Amino acid sequence: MKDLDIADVARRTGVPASTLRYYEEKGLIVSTGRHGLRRLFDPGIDKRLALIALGRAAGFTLDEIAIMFGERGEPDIDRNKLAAKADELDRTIRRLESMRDGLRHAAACPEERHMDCPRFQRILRAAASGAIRAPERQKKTGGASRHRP
Amino acid sequence: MKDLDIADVARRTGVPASTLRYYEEKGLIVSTGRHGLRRLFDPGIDKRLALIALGRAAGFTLDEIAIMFGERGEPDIDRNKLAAKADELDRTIRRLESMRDGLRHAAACPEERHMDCPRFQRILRAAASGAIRAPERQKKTGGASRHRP
DNA sequence: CTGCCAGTTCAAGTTCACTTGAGGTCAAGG
DNA sequence: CCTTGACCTCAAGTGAACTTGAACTGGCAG
Repeated sequence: MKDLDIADVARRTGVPASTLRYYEEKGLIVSTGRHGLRRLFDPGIDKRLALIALGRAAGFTLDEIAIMFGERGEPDIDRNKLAAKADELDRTIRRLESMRDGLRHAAACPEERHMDCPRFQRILRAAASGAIRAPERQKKTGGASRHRP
Repeated sequence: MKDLDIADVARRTGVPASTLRYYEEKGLIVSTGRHGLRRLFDPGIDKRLALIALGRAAGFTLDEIAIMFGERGEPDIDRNKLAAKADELDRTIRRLESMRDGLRHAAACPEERHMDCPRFQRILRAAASGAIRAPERQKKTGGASRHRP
């Protein structure tokens, strides 16, 4: 397949052109060349963008993703760090499961105010136990719209 | 139990005083009163902060959390929206599981550059499929330190 | 050849979630 | 009574991840 124009990539993936340029600048993706000024991308860019989205969803910063999945993979990526990330992810998953259950119940529960439902409270209390320390910033899984400026 | 000073709450929960003031300003928490200038908090504040942390971990913005779990819970919270969030969370969880497995493998795999390992690639490809749209911003579960300014 | 316009660069702006700093207050200890 | 220092307010700053705007370029349809 022919290389893709930035607009093609944007259309296919839903990632805005501005973001693609930004990602290239950050070293997260590479353009295969230029046609005049215009960047050209390998059709495989889709996979790479999916991987980046996944990394973001898992809570990694763009810099971390660039290091972990970089074409220019830093010589030696610390295996302990990866294992630690995996463990962290595991804890996150468990809490998200509780959160999901809590939301699921809240959606089905007839109680007027969710906080008045003892079941909801119990689920969330369980989910929250040991989860106090506020998240260390950024992320969002999105998927369904939301407050775009 | 007596009401808590902001420093007590900070010490017990690990949430900085500045953040507690910020959360109060945003309407996420309430202080029960003042002693002179100083805020006093109900000991139950811990649960509430845990809930907020949990919400953040699930990818909600502070504003969303304020609406969902507000003492001043908006009259009717859209149940469909909650169910949708739960489903979204479910999809996220599945992908994070793959991501976790990928990382776990990468940590154990002898390949020099992770992207050169076909197993790692396969796992991530599976995880990433259908995950393209970039997250809609913010979040991080944290737990292990990281780039605090 | 000409002009259009998608694409380009670069700097600056935006949002979210906080943090920091300057300057002020007041309950408690000496 | 006076000092001390933890807590207060309010404004401004920070960092991550983008977005926007102004000014420019160059392939291609006419």
